[in-house]
Amino acid sequence: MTEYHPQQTEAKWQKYWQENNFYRTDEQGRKKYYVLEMFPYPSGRLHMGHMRVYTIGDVLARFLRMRGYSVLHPMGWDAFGLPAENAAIEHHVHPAEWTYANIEAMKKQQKALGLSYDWDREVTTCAPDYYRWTQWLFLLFFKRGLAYRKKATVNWCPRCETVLANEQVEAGGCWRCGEEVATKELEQWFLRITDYAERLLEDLKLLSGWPERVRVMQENWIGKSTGAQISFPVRGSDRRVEVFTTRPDTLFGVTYLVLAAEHPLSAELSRGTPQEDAVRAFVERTRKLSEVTRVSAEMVKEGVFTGAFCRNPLSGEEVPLLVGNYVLMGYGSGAVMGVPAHDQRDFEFAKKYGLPVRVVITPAGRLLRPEEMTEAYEDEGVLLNSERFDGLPSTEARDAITVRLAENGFGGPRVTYRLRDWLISRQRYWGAPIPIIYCAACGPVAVPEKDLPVELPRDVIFQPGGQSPLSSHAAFLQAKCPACGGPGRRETDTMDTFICSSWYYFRYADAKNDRAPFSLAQSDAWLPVDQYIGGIEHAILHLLYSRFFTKVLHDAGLTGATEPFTRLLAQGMVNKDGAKMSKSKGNVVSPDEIIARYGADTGRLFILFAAPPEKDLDWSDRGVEGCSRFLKRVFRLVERYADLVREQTGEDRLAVEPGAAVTDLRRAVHAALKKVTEDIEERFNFNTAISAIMEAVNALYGYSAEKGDGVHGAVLAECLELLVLMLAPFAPHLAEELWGRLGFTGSVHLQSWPAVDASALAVADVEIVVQINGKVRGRLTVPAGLTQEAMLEQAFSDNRIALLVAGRELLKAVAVPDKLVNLVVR
RNA sequence: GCGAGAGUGGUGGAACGGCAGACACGCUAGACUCAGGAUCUAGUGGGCAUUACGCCUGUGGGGGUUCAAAUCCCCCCUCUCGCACCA
Repeated sequence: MTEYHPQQTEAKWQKYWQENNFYRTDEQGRKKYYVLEMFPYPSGRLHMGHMRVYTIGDVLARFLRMRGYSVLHPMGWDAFGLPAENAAIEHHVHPAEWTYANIEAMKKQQKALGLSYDWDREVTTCAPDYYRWTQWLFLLFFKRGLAYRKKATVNWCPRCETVLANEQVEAGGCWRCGEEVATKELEQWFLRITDYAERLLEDLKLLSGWPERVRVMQENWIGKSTGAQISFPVRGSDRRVEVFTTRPDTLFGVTYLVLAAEHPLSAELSRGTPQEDAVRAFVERTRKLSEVTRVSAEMVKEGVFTGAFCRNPLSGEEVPLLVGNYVLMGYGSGAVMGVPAHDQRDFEFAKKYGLPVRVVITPAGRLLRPEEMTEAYEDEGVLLNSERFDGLPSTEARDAITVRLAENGFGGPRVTYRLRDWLISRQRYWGAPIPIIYCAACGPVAVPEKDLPVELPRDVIFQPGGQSPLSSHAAFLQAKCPACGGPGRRETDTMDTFICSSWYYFRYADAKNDRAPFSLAQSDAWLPVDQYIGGIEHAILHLLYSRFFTKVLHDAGLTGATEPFTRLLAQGMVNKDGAKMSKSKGNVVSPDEIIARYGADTGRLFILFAAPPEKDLDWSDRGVEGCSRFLKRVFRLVERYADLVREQTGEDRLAVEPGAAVTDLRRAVHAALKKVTEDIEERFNFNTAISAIMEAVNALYGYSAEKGDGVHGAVLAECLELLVLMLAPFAPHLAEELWGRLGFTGSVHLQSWPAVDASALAVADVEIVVQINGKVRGRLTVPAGLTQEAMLEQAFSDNRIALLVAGRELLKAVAVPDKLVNLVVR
């Protein structure tokens, strides 16, 4: 008997699929389905995480094609980014060369996995015909007032002379040279994502197809809080300190105010007071610390008096104004009111500096005494010490006090978000250039559409030190102002790569369009993505940015979609021995190894079988062996009967005169088909779908071992056909091979998903369980569909049951049709 | 601290409130073999039995609802992930 050799077979079918352009998107106007896996950064090698996400997507895509959908299933490359520049510096290879070589290598690996992508729609974000449209979209944002420049405090490495992202600051030092990171004010480009904060939050409710935890993470990230803005006039000045609070009901409990170190009033108001030097020293010390340090848990709360006092706008009381290291300039208005009695942080701060504690909210039936309090009382209660508001429940007082403030011109309701505008400038070469020209007369001017793309010059020099090579490239820098024709200077910063990945799923719908990023017709034909699949690590950044882009594109009339991804599957990690795979732990298993040793089908099967897709998966070499064995077992089974099956004709099948074994076999295989269909379609439970196929195979082996029933060719033909069809999405190469061996012409992947024969599932007899007081005391085989009365009758007429029930009082009898009988006796 | 999720055999994992442990790994035995780490068949939660198609027990712990709970409710423990001075 022939043995299955996956390597030759897989290569053969991959070649066949490619030569026949098999997986080109079918646009026959059938019901569409867009299945998408997050595109990779071309690092050069696929890892198991990639293999997992692509396998999941591929099973879905193949299944849905067989279900009759027009499926869009594309792949591309998130190809801009820092590693390419590091490679340039370290190995003197141009980022483009490095990137494209990596893409070729990874594409080869993807093809070796048998993934059914439409390669005609491949997109590469670093290709000029892609980033041309990234730039075009930037200008769309710019024209709509959603891209702007402002000074921002950024992490700065003095030795490398470059900006660092927050993630690139390790323990306060530069990740590359270890130098202590400072902060610096720089003019940078931002996208006004905060304009969309409310819609991004609100529309999370529409995303019922997303995992709850991802929605919650985004909700926290947007961080909406509702409260009031309150103005505190400064004594002896016309200045006011603006404060944001979620608890305006505690206004009469304010005993001090605190400004952020960066707050412009901190220097201004201390000037000329005895506190001036102390404040300056404190501010300098605080501002030297990076944001990372300042937000860390070990940060000790400190503050210093400014010498100024502010007046409570309702009580008229004057309270001291301090500067504190724990107040963030970037949130609210950079100043807070201190209510020690009703805020734990304020309580601790007040105790430390001997500031007074005044109770203004009292819990029902209890009196708080400031001198006895060991912690703040933050819950609801009734107001006191609050003049005309005394006696109001705190929840009502929030509105009442806010209204009063608004009437007096000292504030009003306000909503703030934790979300900040998106800083997109990067002082790097390998990204999409920001298409802006600076003109002394006109300011920042958009590069005209006809001049796009602003191409990255190839002839650049990379040096260690981090300075973007663009800023010293004379030909690139030089530009004429598009507005006035005068001399201009080109922007040398490039865009954050997250911009490139915020719209790529639109481009797939119309990948070759050279007049627009995509047409409305094509994007509306395919978008939104029906099923998006990727790692949880993108739960916030990529997914939030993409949602933002989609809403802006929608507002600009470029798409009908308001959300990009209808359903999201956050797949789990691939671990080994309970730990993340990593070189340092030496527990890495590469897809290449698995393909070389067992074939892609085995790897795919294992990765799907070992755990449900959203859970972490522990790699097991023995488990892989098991899957390999299973596929070989299927091969042997089909080989054994292939001749027999090929002889069958349609008429033979009609002539079936089924015996018990035949009925049982058909039932087993159709039951498996039913389960596989439901498991893929409704729940993505590929692990149980595969186990159902295994059961069908076991049933087929059992049938062949059946003595005396004969081997029924027509039934075997039907069952083996179904088996191969069921296997097709999971093990595409083996299924294709077996399909041919069974004598079918054409590809298994062009077949329709088979229908379950309901009559095959019918059973004549069922085994029911008889319980006494909830414990199983017997089993009976009875005709299916028996009435409850008849079931009970059967149960009582059983000798053993009768014996056990004899002489006891029957309290209750429950019968669940075709399942069980429970007799409650005493 | 807040939020989300999870705790089931030696292992990965199954179970619309209705026979816990499907399927697979591992292990044991048998068959086939010169031999097998190949293949096929059977067994396999734990304990007590083995005259039995037998009894007891069992889904992190403790309560509850129910004829019936891994599943629903309450309390507690442990683990994983996210957020964490956000005023």
